[in-house]
Amino acid sequence: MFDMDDPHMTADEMTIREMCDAFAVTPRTLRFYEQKELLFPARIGQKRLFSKRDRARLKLILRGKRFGFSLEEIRQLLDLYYVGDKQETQLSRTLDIARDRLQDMERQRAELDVAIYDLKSQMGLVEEMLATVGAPHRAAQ
Amino acid sequence: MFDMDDPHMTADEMTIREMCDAFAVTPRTLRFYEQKELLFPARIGQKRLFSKRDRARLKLILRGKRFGFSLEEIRQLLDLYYVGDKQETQLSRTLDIARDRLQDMERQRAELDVAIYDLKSQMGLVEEMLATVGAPHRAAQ
DNA sequence: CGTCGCCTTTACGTCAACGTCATGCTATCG
DNA sequence: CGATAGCATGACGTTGACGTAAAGGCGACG
Repeated sequence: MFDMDDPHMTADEMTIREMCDAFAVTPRTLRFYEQKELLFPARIGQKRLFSKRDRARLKLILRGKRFGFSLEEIRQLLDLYYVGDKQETQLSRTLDIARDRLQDMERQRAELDVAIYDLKSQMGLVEEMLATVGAPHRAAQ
Repeated sequence: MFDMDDPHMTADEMTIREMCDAFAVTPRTLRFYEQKELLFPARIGQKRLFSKRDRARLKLILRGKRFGFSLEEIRQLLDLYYVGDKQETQLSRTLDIARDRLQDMERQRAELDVAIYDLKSQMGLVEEMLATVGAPHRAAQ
């Protein structure tokens, strides 16, 4: 049970390929994120092993990207999620950054509501146009 | 009244500089958007004149950008907002694209809610840490 | 032992979205 | 009339986020 004879599965570590499959990214991307100090996979020999913590970070990275944050902004934010043994000053600086990002996101949220509303009503208009233009084609029905 | 002797102000048209000031973009950006067929300023001689329609489009462009859409995606969407004399088939294709974007935006909003919630609660934890760590410094208070 | 297959590093390539620079027209001011 | 200001075009540069190709290490398998 638990397949503990699987050589690269310490029940927590994943190879680069498993990560790629799990998150739909390329190896290049993961190596790139490591180089940019967004991920810190361990090494067994020369091969990378990604821990649960790396997976949590990657999830946040991909989420951040979808909101249009740069990798650098994301890197700063990530420190908030894995605090470790930071200094107090460093910690509160991180918190400031987080507050900024939060504001970004809340502004984005508000604007998104407007945009969705606008788009919907504009689509309504076009649908109407299509209906009244298309109706004659279908004759009397 | 209405200052109609202002040479470049037909009560509706704006010069490139006025546009830049109004929307906080550079001339280069506006020329670039024109080249990419996102804007269609008229010409008086060789100078560009931006109409109210251009301004509406630019507003949508900038909004779209803030949601992480590419200029090409935005260009497709813009067709929805200024329908003109499109063919029926072309119109309904545009509508399909709009439906896709709408789904994008609604998924994005849902995810944004989660992200905001996560970030807030994480910030709460860190704030707590700072409080309990910082308290001893301020002695008994 | 050879050769897959998967991983590694190094280095150069690419694409979007502009920035920047050179050069030139044109119009208005003194 | 010369100079200055504002806009134009064209071409090359830049930055972020990877893609891609070259060359090699290493364990498994026949």
